[in-house]
Amino acid sequence: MKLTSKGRYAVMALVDLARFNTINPVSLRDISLRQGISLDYLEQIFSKLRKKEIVQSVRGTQGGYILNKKAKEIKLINIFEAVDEKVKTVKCKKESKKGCNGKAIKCLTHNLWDELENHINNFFDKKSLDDLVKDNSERRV
Amino acid sequence: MKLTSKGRYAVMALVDLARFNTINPVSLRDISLRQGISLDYLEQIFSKLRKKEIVQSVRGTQGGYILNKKAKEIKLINIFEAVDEKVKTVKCKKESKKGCNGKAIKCLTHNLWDELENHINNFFDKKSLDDLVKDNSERRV
DNA sequence: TATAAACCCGACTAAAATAGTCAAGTATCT
DNA sequence: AGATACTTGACTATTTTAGTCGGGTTTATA
Repeated sequence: MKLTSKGRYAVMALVDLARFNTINPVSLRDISLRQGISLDYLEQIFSKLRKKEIVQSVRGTQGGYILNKKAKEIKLINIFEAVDEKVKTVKCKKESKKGCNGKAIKCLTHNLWDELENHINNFFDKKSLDDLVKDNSERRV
Repeated sequence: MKLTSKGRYAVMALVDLARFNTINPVSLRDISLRQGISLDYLEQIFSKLRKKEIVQSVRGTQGGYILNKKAKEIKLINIFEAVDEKVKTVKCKKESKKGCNGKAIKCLTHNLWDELENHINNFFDKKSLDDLVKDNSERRV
């Protein structure tokens, strides 16, 4: 399984975006400065987010990005999927001849990983961007 | 976060061991053959499991490993911890000056990762080796 | 007591993934 | 025209992973 910086950055950037999401687009430069994430890396990340229609881009001066849906409708699972952070447990491939062939002993952990994946995806499927924004603004009262 | 082959192998090997766990120790060679995991790699893994007192070794001919506790008392979390598969989300380090200093904007995802870690650890904390062994023998009825 | 089975241990390495950087654009506002 | 900001693709250093390898030590048994 993996859950790395790219996914974290994506979430951070989107929370930032959701917060400052007025009528005006938010530039990556601003996000970069506020969140301390390299501009180049942000560009990579937002390119993916745009392709998955999580954000919309506005080109030119005063341009930037805006959310493409309401923050409530953007689930964390969508974000992770967009930046290739599939919550994947390691599956059996090479061993298909030996441990995991459906017949003999069978991969002893197959069910376990499936169960775990569901468990985690369920977590990410419930949490929306909006939840995080709220969490965050509550904390600063 | 990571959850890789090493953790999966550890679990597979221990389920195997728990199943064949009679009075006699089970050799890594047998596990290697049954599960299709390289013997050398198994040795590495069992060295760690032994240090964390999850298994006991019996040296010499006819030697091998036995469980050090009842299968019911060995939780998956113990296994993953033993082989260094901490369920770790990526924390903020470098950014401590910028995004995550407790004052300014503060790392927008800190709470999220803590919550997720708890969620996953909770899962692994409930599942015991015994649960897996049972799952597995049920399936072969 | 020799031998073989099995554990023990540390160093090494190839391959993959990660976390970026860099360069050269294009679009749009003023 | 110029500045701002998005767009794209290639490149790269570092780290992690998934092992391998070579040398041990211990102990049952013939």
